[in-house]
Amino acid sequence: MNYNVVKGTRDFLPEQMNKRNYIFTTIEKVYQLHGFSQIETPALENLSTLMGKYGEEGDRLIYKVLNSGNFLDKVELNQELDYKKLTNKISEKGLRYDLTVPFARFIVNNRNNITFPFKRYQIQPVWRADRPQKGRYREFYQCDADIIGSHSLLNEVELCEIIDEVFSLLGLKIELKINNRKILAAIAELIGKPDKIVDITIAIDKLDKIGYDKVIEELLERGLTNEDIEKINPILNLKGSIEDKILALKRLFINSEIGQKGISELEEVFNNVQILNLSLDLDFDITLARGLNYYTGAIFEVKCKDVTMGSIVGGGRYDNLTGIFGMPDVSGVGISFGADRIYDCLEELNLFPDQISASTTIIFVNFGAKESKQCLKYAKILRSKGIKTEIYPEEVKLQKQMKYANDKKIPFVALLGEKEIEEGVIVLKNMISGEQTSLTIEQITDLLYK
RNA sequence: GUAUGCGUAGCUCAGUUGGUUAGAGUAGUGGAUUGUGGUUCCAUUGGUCGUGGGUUCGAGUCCCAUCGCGUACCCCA
Repeated sequence: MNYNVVKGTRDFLPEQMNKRNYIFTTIEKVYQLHGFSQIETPALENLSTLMGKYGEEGDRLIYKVLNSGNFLDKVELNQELDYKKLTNKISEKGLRYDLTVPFARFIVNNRNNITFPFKRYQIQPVWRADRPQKGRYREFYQCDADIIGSHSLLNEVELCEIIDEVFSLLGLKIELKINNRKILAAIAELIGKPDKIVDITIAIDKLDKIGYDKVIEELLERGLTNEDIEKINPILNLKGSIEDKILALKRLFINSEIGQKGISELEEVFNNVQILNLSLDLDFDITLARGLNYYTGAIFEVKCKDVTMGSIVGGGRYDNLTGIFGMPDVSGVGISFGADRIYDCLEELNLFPDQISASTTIIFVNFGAKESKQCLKYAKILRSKGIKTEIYPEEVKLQKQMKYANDKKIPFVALLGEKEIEEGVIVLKNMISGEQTSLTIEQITDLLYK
């Protein structure tokens, strides 16, 4: 009989947890360094909070939780069977799909307890009812940082800096792509079809994936005319340096207020980021769209340069996210590190440092009841100095106890038998060199205490 | 939702045009070694070949169905 974990979810072994925690603490350290405070929100949210925030596809991917008790109470059978209507009646809660929307809800609910601009970070799992594949899970961790209640573009710059610091610490070579939703809006405006912005962005987002011709095809399918495509053609063929692209767009959007705004925002971010002299590769990517409906300004995406993998960071500015919860005109900008994808990148490139195990430093061999009593005393002394210490619980063959220490990569084994107790010493075995020396507890404490 | 590949021991896999009792490595257990792991040697546990049906004298192998897993598309961290 097989009791598998749910598809797209995973168990984590101790060694994997050490590696995961290495990623989490690295990100957390950088967030704290920039003055972000941690919050948490519940795994479950009301569906009224979640639904309609991520587009039609997003709604489909939200895990809905069945009402408890007799969930059929409100259902009149023999009525028309529409699964969406039925869902509304039998489910009113769901697992969170990301951390941004619950955060917006959090802001609105807690506005009186928050000082703005509010810099928060949040590291928690999210769930998506998606088909798993490489780098895609149904349960995965997002590591979000947002600055809310500030329009300043310095915030965008700070987020770029954070991205650079995190990946420098992790040793990953990355490319940071930036775009601005206002520029995308200006494109839709250019052809006089502002309502087509989503269709256009979805299509041109695929430019590097399916190629120019297929994008044109898709644009036509999505209701654009050949005339429209001619107008936006210069955008699809945008090439050269960041400065070249900006210059070209400035000309194109000469009569577009929103286009001009988008470009000036972009320029300001780029100029300030350049002052920081970051080690990441920065690119202005007009095709970068992001599916999320709520971005209004900057859009960020990070890709690992050495691994084929979806984006490992996503983010952007949203001017009115809290508006849907009844608190308008609060602008925020944020990013989200995908910890699980970063894990897969580091693993594939063998970039995890060797010394990240959180394992025991020293273990006392168990020679029996009498000897164990002395071990208890010594272990307490070591632990009081912060040295990770354990005592093997069973009086079994020494061979087995040594194997335990070896398997758990414990660097020191303390042997405390009848003879040693008489002499008041401990035999300390270095498991890496194999050397053994007789030492007092004070000498061992000094040796292992850093 | 669409397309496609794979299911043999706890894990990684071999298994010939269908042919007797399905193998190896590794992990586990016991021993060589009752105070010494990682290296070595010996022994040993462990399988309804994912499940159900069919073809056949005979199926791990061929066919059908079903379940599970992976990959790609859509979308996304």
